[in-house]
Amino acid sequence: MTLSSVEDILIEHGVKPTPQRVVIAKYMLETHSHPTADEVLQAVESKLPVALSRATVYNTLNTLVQAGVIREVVTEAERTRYDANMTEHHHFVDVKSGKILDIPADQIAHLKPLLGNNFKVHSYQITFFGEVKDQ
Amino acid sequence: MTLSSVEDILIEHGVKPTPQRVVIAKYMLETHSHPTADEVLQAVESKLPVALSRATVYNTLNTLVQAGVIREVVTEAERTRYDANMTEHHHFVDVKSGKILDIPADQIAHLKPLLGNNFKVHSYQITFFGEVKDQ
DNA sequence: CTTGGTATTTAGAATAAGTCTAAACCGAGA
DNA sequence: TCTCGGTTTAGACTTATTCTAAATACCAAG
Repeated sequence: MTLSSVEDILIEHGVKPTPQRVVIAKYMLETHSHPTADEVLQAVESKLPVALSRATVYNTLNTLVQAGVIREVVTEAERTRYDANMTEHHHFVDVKSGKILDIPADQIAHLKPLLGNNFKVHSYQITFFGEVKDQ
Repeated sequence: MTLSSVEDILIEHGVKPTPQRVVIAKYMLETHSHPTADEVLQAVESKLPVALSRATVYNTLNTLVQAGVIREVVTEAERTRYDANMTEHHHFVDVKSGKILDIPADQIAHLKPLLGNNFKVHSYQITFFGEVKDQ
């Protein structure tokens, strides 16, 4: 993927292609891992002639998320919440109210009729025991 | 729910029922919200004759999770990861390796055959737009 | 009862991801 | 060239959670 094609992608998404944004976006579009902001910083800082600030990495990643170029993946808890409901169920967070809704696991196939708009399916937590098979 | 029945539950799960643990477990088993550790502290500290430390709340909640009395619900990011894959898909985290596996959304119904043991279905992220309907 | 040992609780320090701030910088137009 | 808005920067700040080391409570054996 060339630098200028990454620039084109940024422009298409309404993001001004600064050198910092271009190298970060290029890295994000090429990698198939799910890097943290710090991992992005490590991977990308050598690609720039100037020092790259941690704040710029966060700013840029947030900009790219807002522009729809990349997506956030929540993997660990900042604010862990706890739940005494031990049945298999999903958690859905209303983007507007923050309210958490429990959905029994067997309803996963019938989700959309339960929901209106502006609703983010946030967390699907069931614990299986075992290992990933090779694909 | 009586204090002594909460004690019984703790004992059944192999947890020594200290006063702090009993009031925290009682609150967790009675509430249907998804409180944070701080919210638990606020709700529970007046129920004890002595001061309740924040560390004790965290210790106790972790103890209850380990014992299988309650479960963690991840709602916000501590370590946000980013992903350029914008197709609808799920994220599964291998508990052992930490490796994240993408699963296309249409495979949700056929999950278990893909997985072995020791595998935690961690995050299911699809954005719908709309609002929660009253239930 | 004592004593001793282990588990628990405590206050406060430490950690770490992410945001904020204020100054410096840059590039496009007048 | 000058100016202005947007961008980047270093470092301070915030906040959830964990760590630490001391104090306390509890139980078992003498």
